[in-house]
Amino acid sequence: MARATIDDVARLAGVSIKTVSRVANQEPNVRDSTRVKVANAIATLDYKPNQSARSLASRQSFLIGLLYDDQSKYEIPSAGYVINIQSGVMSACKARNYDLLIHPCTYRNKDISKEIDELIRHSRLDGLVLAPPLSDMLPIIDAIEETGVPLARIAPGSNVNQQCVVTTNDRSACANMVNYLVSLGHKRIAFITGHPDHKAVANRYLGYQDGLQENAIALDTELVQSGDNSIKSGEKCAEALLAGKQHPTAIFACNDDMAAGVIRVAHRRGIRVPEKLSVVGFDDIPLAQQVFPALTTTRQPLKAMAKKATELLIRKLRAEPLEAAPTMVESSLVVRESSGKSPAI
Amino acid sequence: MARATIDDVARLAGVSIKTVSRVANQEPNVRDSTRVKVANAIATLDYKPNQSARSLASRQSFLIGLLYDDQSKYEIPSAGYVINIQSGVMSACKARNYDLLIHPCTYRNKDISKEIDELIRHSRLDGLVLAPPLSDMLPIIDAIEETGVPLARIAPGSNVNQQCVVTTNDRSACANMVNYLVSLGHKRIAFITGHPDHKAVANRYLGYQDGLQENAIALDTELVQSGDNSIKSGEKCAEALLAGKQHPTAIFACNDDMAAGVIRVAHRRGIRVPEKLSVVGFDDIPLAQQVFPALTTTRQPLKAMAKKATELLIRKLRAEPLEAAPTMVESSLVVRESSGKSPAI
DNA sequence: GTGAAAGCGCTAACAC
DNA sequence: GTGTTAGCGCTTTCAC
Repeated sequence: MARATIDDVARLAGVSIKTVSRVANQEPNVRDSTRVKVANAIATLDYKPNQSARSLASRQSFLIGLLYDDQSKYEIPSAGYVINIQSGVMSACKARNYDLLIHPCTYRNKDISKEIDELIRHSRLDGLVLAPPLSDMLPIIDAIEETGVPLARIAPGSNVNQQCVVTTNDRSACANMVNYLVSLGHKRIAFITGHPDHKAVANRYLGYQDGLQENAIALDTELVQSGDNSIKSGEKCAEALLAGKQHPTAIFACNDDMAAGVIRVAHRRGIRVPEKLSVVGFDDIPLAQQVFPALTTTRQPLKAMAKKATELLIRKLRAEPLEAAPTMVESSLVVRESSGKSPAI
Repeated sequence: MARATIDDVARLAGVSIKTVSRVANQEPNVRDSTRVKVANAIATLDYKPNQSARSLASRQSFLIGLLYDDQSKYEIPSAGYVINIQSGVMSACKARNYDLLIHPCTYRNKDISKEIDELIRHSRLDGLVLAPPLSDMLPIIDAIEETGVPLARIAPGSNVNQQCVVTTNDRSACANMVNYLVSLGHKRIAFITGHPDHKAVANRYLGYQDGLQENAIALDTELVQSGDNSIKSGEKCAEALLAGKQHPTAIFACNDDMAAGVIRVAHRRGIRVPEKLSVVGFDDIPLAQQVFPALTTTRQPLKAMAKKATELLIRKLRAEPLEAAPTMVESSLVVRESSGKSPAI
């Protein structure tokens, strides 16, 4: 059976197609009795507007793009991170009848600006959501703004004073994690920093320093190692930190993947976690509960942030009023098995 | 600057819009010199066809949907599995200029057929790719076929004799895994079965039995536990298998998530892997390399399967010739750290 | 409040 | 080989 069109509905309801259009799009200026008549006809015919025709006439696609870093090519498999973001963006899209187009990309490409331009023009996106670490990268943001397509950003570490930006309290949450470790008696608390391109994780290092300061512990740069967010780099940093005799009693990795790497090394070296070494991460990706012992971490409400960012974007697309200030969603401590009292030294 | 339309190109090239259309769509019946003239005009104006207009006129959307089980709601976080499939489908879509719409859903919903129907009609999909375990479920397959939208299925466990189906050698790969374990001296090899709705994993149990038989080992049902593919269930089954004095020397979980659960339990009980217990999984999701010790497993080429299935689907959409027989992509053993010689008993 | 007319930018069908 | 003519099914504009 051929799909019903707006003409069929108009004929059945005894009105013009314009009136059907008004009802279908919930526009004002329709008498209630008319609205009901049309709604009935729509239901009877099981009418669904043809999106292509709608798009052509209204110059909107009702498509939103989600751009994120394609880590799979680099064997940095943080799939849980991506899935969470997708899920948040998707739920906001569904609520407003937009469809979601995902677009993994590698920001390391020289041609990334061109790629984004082609994406937007080919897929006729109405708006774009940017996941970390892309949400921080000026060349990418500029390329998008040049096309004129509205943009929302999830958890950028900087350039935050804009509309359609959702952030979290990375810094204070990390200070809080240090407080927690100190409360367990730890004094020698090591830190593993993240990938330099990922600005948000830079804030985490500041938070670590805040925490030390609050507890009057001097920053010991010997206890700070530079990772790149991957498990492998977590292992490398852990090897360095655990090589000496007097190793730290706690290691705070600024994401969960690296913390998982630390745990692998602890196992390999026969260092019991948490009895001899506390290990904590950040993000609370699924992996945090899959390793043994399960990771104490800070839960970053990625899904909620992604959803909120997408909602803001859609409001912008619809020219609905928008709060000017950036939105914040709180991260909070999750204690599991990998942290415990500091061993006597 | 307003985007160039087909009329602009036609004017600049001095031809009719139909000729431009022919060139843009790589249709035959255009003289080479004309083709070049038009191609130049397209390049000069940076012309990109308006997809909405194309869709409306040709009654195609150039959109492909990917349907998979939304595990996140059930805290069965097998994100790596989903990402792999997305990635394969996406690469096939890109190669043929289709866009991908992802659609997580929960097959446990009573209204799943209606949901699928609405999805197809709302998002005007040209075709649909079904990931496991949905690729096995008759009510879902029927609902899609009723809409008339072409369908491709990834790794179904049954009803395989159709076009647009890509499978792997689950069964023989599992027999092979048993052979490998036997070659290490293992005799008491336990097995953890998967979720009953997931047909493909049922084949894995058959393969396990094949492997035992090939090695003249009797099936001991005490060594077989029923899981549901989740880490938690892997833990539960492992507790049961490792409770007794005379526990098995190897545990073969029919997916990696459950194998990760087994490893967690082994750690908790102080059973050294692989010295005292070999643990092996199936799938080779990213998690396999993230746990300690890294999992010996069978690599299921999910991404390749997803890509192949999508290619078949697109060929069907384009009415291009299609091999009749189902396609097979081989799975193969990956030895890592979690398997070793059987301990002396 | 409602409707008539005019496109949106393409492709399909057919003529030349 | 190439062009002409009609739409595809909506929204927009503006008249009433």
